[in-house]
Amino acid sequence: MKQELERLNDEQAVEIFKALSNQTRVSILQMLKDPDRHFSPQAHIIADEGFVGGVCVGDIRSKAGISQSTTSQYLSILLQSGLVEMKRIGQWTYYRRNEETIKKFEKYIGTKI
Amino acid sequence: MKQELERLNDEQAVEIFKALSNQTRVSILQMLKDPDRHFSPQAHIIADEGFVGGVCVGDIRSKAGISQSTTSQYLSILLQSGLVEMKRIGQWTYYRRNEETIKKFEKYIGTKI
DNA sequence: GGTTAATATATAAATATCGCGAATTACCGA
DNA sequence: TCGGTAATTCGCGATATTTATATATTAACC
Repeated sequence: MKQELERLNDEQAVEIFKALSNQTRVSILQMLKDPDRHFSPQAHIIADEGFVGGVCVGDIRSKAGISQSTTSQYLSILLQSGLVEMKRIGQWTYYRRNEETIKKFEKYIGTKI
Repeated sequence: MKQELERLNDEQAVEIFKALSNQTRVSILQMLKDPDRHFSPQAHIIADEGFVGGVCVGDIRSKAGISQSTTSQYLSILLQSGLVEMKRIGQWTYYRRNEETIKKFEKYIGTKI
């Protein structure tokens, strides 16, 4: 979901709550906070200045300990909520946190909840 | 869920995310933020100094526009997550926000997410 | 005690989520 | 174009959530 407005509305917030209402998805988001510590270095992504901090699906899968299909589905839920963004580079799809949305979410919690 | 520790753990946070992954429950929590504006004055609760800000189930039900049993269940989900607290006074059950938990939740979002 | 009002709980049916394996698609290199 | 690897989509059974109706509980009142 594109986040173009200044603030999250209730509907977007509920979608984020749903995305985070699963321990594995929360863990994925947490691991993506510090990719260098949680994942092995990604030569390709380091070379590509356009998507620093991105981690490919396979690496997330092995760290999260879930199947490939579940990983893909969970990442698409996180993407849909706006908490992460993705970029396909060659045959890999890289995901990283969308700090802008996360910041808006923080603000929502602080003001609307 | 009793909140006795300083910080929320991941499990407690996920339970809160689940509680908030429903628009109606979010609305209830928001309405409880300013009872005076959203609900008619409660003579009984004003008299009882022990539970300022509490709103009875029936009032929440009519404002939320959901059935009595759904209201009861939603409130119990919110209670279980620690986001609200309740007190029975006479034949009424009053619910109000648990600001302590909400503050811990905010802190969790800011540091762990 | 009997009645009534306010909540809670039990039950049930529809819908959604979980998490997997299999099939499919996307991309790359030879 | 073929084969291999990465990722997504599909289909499934199991589990959980949603929300209502019906019933039970609790407290107040006569």
